[in-house]
Amino acid sequence: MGRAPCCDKANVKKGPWSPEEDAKLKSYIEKHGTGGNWIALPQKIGLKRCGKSCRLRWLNYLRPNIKHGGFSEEEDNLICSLYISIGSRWSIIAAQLPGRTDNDIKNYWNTRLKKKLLGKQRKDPSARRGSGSLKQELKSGISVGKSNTNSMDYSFTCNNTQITPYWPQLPSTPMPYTFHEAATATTALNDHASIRKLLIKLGGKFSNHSSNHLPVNYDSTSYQFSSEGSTSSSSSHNPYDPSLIGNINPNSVHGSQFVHSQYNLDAGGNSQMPQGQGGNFPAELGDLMGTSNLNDTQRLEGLEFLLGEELMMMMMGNNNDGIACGGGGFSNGWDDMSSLAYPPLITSTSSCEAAHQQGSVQECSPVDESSFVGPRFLTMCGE
DNA sequence: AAAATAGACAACCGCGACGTA
DNA sequence: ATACGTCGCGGTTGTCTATTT
Repeated sequence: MGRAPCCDKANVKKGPWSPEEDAKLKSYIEKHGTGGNWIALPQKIGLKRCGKSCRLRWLNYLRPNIKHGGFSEEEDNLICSLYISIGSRWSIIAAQLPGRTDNDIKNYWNTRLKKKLLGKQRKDPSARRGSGSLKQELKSGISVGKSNTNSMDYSFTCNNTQITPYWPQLPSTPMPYTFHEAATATTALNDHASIRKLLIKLGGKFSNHSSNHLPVNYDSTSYQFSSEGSTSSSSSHNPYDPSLIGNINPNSVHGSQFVHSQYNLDAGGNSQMPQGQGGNFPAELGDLMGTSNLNDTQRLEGLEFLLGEELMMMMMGNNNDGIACGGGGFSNGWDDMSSLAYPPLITSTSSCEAAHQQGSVQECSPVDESSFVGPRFLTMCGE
């Protein structure tokens, strides 16, 4: 026996919303609110729409302060970072981007960022669609895998080589891995596991090893992120600026959907992701790193989007400038490098509580998966 | 100029989680 | 404890439009 339909499908209009419908819905909600019941709402205002459809229309389009299109590079970076961290939890990702909806971000990812990540768009920079935001991006100087000058300067210098990480001013934390090790490791990128391991070590969050430092902690009492040993007190350019997420409604986040918020890999770099949670290792990254018909260069080209072209060139042994950045010479820059792929924090209940008890925020390392909580931690930590 | 193709975005659908009686 | 209604999420599909052939 199937599930009962939420509305009478036969008498419900589908498809694009008319301006009249929009106006009806908007004016009603602005005056009366949703009444806590989306199913009953369309009948109240005489709309032949499913309640779910009304909710979606309101949340994704009619709601005040909704931004459409024109994603900034910082937003791109944050989306990618979060996607790497937590996968396709679009609602969580959207919570970090004020004015953006999960649907918007999801579409943007599927149509744009995914291709950037895979490096396809780079080979075909002339997008077919002329009026889209891609033109805007190109116009404003944003390009895939390239340093840009129209934005804040996130670059750092290594041996006179300007490196441009993609993550702006994230809290820098000690990494249990030097760039030299990363660079050395990448010289032997002859299998998928190696690349995965590299990403793990660059990003940290792919591993469940307790030694991995989680760079940012979430203070559930204030619904804010903070950083351990952060040397960057400025939040003005920080995509993890607590103010950006101050509007997270912990009650709006389903708990169990976020339980598996780290990607676990075994010693061989094989993913041990839970199935059916939408929390699998991001498929695109899996494609990128695990597709057998791509050679290493092709795979790494795709990673340029995340790592920066210059870094990728060096990793690929294509340092045409002849500047030796290996041999440990990168260790000084690693604090900055650590921000390359660091996602925001997802922490455990127990460690979060411990942090509260100590009156300070500390590194939160999940003990095991069962104690590792996702969105639920937003409420649990504060309780 | 017309058809084909592809990108972007809006909207739908099914399912799991949650709240409540 | 459980059944039911609702909400919210993520995947997918549909539609429109720009670009290419």
